[in-house]
Amino acid sequence: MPPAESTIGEQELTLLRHIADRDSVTVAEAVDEFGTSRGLARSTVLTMMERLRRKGYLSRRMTGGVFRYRALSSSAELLKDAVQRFVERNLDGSVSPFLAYLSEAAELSEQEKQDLERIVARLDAAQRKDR
Amino acid sequence: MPPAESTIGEQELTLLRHIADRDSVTVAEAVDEFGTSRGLARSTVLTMMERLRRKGYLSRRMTGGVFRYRALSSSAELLKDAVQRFVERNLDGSVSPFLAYLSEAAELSEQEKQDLERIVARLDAAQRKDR
DNA sequence: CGGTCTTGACTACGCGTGTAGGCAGCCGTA
DNA sequence: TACGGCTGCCTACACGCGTAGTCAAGACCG
Repeated sequence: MPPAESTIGEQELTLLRHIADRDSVTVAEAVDEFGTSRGLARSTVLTMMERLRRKGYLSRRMTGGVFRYRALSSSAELLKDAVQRFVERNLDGSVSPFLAYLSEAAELSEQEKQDLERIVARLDAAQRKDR
Repeated sequence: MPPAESTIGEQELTLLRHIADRDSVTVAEAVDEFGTSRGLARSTVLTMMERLRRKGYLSRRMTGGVFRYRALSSSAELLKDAVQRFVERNLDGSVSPFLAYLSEAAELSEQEKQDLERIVARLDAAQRKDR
């Protein structure tokens, strides 16, 4: 996890993931592709990007008179970290509540079901090896 | 989910769960059992409890000259809701990142592993019935 | 050359949350 | 009865985040 353990808001994370999903963007691009559809002013997007940069989630490079911003982590990694923070902070490190959610409320896609089965299978294997 | 969909902060949730875990508490008890160990002033705990009450998470009843507060949802339910909110707001409803976390970073207890297996088993059963 | 557009920086404001101080009433005890 | 303690309420403040206006400087175009 490259960025230091700063906090990050929901909207910030969404924007950061948007950027992480596309390698590098200018503010103008982010506004067009992210801000406009959400009714955000240009300055809002700019402010968020600057904050993300100060928090260490984004880097930027001047290219042709304009800054291009780049995320330092992948979208998947960001999400995993967000989940981890959530589990540690809100669930005391226990994933039981998440399992409760999975079994009661979540609707899993085919892909997710398969992932889940793979996880369980790997767990079984590890267990057998352990003892 | 009894309480209306108000927001809730981390510390608030922690306190709320503490209360939910013990049926009913007075402010003094909450201070002793929750606030003191965290270095919180009495007024801080009181404020939080009042906010939780206004948000609909707590009720209270005057008993012997003192209010006793009671959570309207169980701790497990609160956590499940928190997970749901988190998934919806941060993960666009997809639990894949959670699965990634599960498989890469989480350490599961025996109980949790069993829960997980049960979920998968139930998923399989449902699938067979579906088609 | 002057106007317009774009870009980046600065400033600002409201709200939620974490945290707390201070005050007023009640109650028991000296 | 006077005082200390407990209780509840009101007020307050800082900080983070979501949101945005504005301004200055450069680029571009007519």
